[in-house]
Amino acid sequence: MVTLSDVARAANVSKMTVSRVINHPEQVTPELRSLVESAMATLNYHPNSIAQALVNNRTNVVKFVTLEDIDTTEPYYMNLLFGVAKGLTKKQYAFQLVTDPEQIEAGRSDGYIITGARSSDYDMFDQLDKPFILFGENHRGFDFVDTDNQLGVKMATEYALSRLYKNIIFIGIDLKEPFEYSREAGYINTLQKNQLIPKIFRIGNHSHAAQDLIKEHFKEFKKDTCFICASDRIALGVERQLAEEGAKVPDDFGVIGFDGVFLDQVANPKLTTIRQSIFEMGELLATMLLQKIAQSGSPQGEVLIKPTLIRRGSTR
Amino acid sequence: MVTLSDVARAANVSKMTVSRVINHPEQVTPELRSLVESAMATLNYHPNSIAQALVNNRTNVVKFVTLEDIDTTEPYYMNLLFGVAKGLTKKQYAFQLVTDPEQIEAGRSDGYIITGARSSDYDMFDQLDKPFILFGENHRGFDFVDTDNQLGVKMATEYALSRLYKNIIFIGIDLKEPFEYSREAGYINTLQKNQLIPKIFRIGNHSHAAQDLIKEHFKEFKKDTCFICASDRIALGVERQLAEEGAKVPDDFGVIGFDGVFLDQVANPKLTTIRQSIFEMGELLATMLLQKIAQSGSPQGEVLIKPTLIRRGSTR
DNA sequence: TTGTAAGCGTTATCAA
DNA sequence: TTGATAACGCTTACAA
Repeated sequence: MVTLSDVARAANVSKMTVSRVINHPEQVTPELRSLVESAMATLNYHPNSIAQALVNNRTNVVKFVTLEDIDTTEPYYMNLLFGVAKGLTKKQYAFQLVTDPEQIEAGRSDGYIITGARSSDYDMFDQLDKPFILFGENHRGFDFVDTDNQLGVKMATEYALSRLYKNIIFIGIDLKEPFEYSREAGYINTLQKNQLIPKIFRIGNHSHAAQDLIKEHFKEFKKDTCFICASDRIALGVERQLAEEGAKVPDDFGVIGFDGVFLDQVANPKLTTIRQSIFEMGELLATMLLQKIAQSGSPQGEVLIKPTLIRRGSTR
Repeated sequence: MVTLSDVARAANVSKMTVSRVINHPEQVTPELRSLVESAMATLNYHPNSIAQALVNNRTNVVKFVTLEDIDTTEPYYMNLLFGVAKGLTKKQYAFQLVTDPEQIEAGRSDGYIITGARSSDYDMFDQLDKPFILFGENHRGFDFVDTDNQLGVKMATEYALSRLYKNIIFIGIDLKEPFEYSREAGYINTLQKNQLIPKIFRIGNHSHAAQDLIKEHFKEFKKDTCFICASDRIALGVERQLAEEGAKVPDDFGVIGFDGVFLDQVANPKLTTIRQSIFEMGELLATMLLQKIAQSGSPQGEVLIKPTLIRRGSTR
């Protein structure tokens, strides 16, 4: 293993000069700096992050906390995780996965990335003594990253109108959470702007719940209706039950999902959906958290990422 | 932060005695040991794993390497990852995710858990200088954990026979890899034992490839046929195209999948499938790797985990 | 601007 | 069996 001392010896300087070239290059004269830099290059030196961690009282580990049940966990979390991992690896950070809220503060870490948080979890967050960033919008002032939910549903709704569907129905998730309110707002605002009356159903985020809903209300739905769904999972159920009822998708009925990571491709026909940039959000979460750690906890703000409309066979 | 010295002071012994109580308790007299232990308890002492890592020249990090494309990555990897995480966290280990084979040795780690390996990757593994365990069987002597693929398909085939399907067809994945050979062997052996002639199709692991296959050959399939599929993804496509053809599932045609983590529930009707204990295998992978690291690389062997038959609506 | 010395929390070595 | 000391690789504080 090549150490600081090896580089120092090769460059004929002290360890501190090498350390400074790494951490505070501006404090070193250009000549020495380039001398040290070439020594580092020829020796292929990489700082030992464990030694750095020890002296800086860091662990180089952050926890990825999933407060949702794994079983209900959307497959798209995989992408989020890979994004987070990419952002962390850049700074030689590793992570641990936590599913039990009790275990958040167990063991060692420098901070937390928290997903699946509900309003009821907020009080617990106030108790945390290490920096954290939430994945998912909130109105309590916690730093977060999320898709621009309102914009996403607005895009979906406008697209449905542009495809000349006459009736636009929103099928949301029956949770009193900010992301759901934002999605509904995107729908409601767009309908009102077009002098249409909003019609919202709210169900659990399961395809079978969506099937049940369509089954129960199918007679009420006229041709030229488009269903804007709060998740691909719901859209999948809607599409399936419409087929079951013998309804023509996309000609008579349109279906638009939300997420666009995995389930949209499983559906038949494939779903028109609002794709979230999950991987990129993961990377951003990591970057923000590491920055927050480096700045000893200073606020990083709230970031909304613009989603993308993917046009597929479930709309005409 | 409570340190070794704090405990030593509280217990009126030297730091080394405390260290020994942690690492080599048999070298300490019972009296001193209990003295130290109660001091650790009252102070709520936890060893600083970073300091341990530094002095032991360890990183407390392992890499989780995914050689498959993320896009084709099955959602069940999420479960594997949570299992791995659980196994690692027990020993205060964290992990990094690696998708680029070039990056396996970049940065710091104590070892690797490798998934999605193909035979063509084996030569690269010979070059690795740190311990690793594969997720997936291989015949090159590398330590691995996998489902007992042969047994799984045997269970599926026997179940199909017991449900009185007359024709049993296997739809495999067109890869020349050990797991596929094992699955086919489970099928072939069971058919031969029952004096039946095996019939195998091999396709890419995609639902649409399965749909194409069924569409093309549907006329050849008689009633009372059960399709044993090498993955739920394939089974999903088979089921979907059978529906498209107007065939009755499960009465006239049976479909059995393999994996049993997520897609089996998305299917309609839900799939009878061979469920792999993915989470448990992840935990085992971690345990084995940490043991291998502790034993400076000694072989851990090959472990086959018994899968479970889940009976659902896609068989009668 | 550069170097020296001390220390982060732990464990191995060797002496008592 | 127990303890003093040095060492792991790095950075901060201070001195030159």
